[in-house]
Amino acid sequence: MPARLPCRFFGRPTLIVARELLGCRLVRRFEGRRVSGRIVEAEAYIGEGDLACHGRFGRTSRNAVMFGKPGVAYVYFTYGMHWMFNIVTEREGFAAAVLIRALEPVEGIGVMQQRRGRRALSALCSGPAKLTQALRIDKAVNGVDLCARGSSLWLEAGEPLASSQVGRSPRIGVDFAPEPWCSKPWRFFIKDSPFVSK
DNA sequence: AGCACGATTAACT
DNA sequence: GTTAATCGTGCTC
Repeated sequence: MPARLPCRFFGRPTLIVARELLGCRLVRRFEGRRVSGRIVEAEAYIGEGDLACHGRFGRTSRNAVMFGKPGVAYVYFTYGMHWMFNIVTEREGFAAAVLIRALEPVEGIGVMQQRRGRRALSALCSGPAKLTQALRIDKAVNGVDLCARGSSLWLEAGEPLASSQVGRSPRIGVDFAPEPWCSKPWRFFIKDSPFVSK
């Protein structure tokens, strides 16, 4: 079984971490099963100066995890019904994280189909709220150390991707932020993957 | 205590 | 293309 990505992987510049997470495997264990997918889309949110980042108004009880240790899950609730999964990056005290936006389903596809109420593989994890539903990620996961032995959620290294396979674009859903923050090309995705968000 | 809003999705026309 | 769903959080009173 591949090793978990260690804390030092996440304690680096967020753009590097977001780029290198492409191709890695996000693994969830529940009810004794492995449910996992390959990361095909991720976005960087970088510090209190990034006016699209939840850290932009300083520390609150909601975003406190983002200011903490790298390699910890930051999970928040939005639109009255959706959970979003992020991984904290950089150093303690600096509010930064990578939002995981889409996965290519790999293991536990039956479980994902059941949880999503959808059959098509491309409908299971092709969006940030879809993948949390498929992997049963919610409030209970907020603050969990993804690098710790025994946690029920973690990351494993994948095949390295050539830079020609990696696309970049502005982040999705941050039109509320002023320039230049709404236009920063801080979204990374695998080109030609049918599993990126729509 | 009340209120506006959101790093979205699915189901519409 | 549009819109309803739905509620925790952070802010104001």
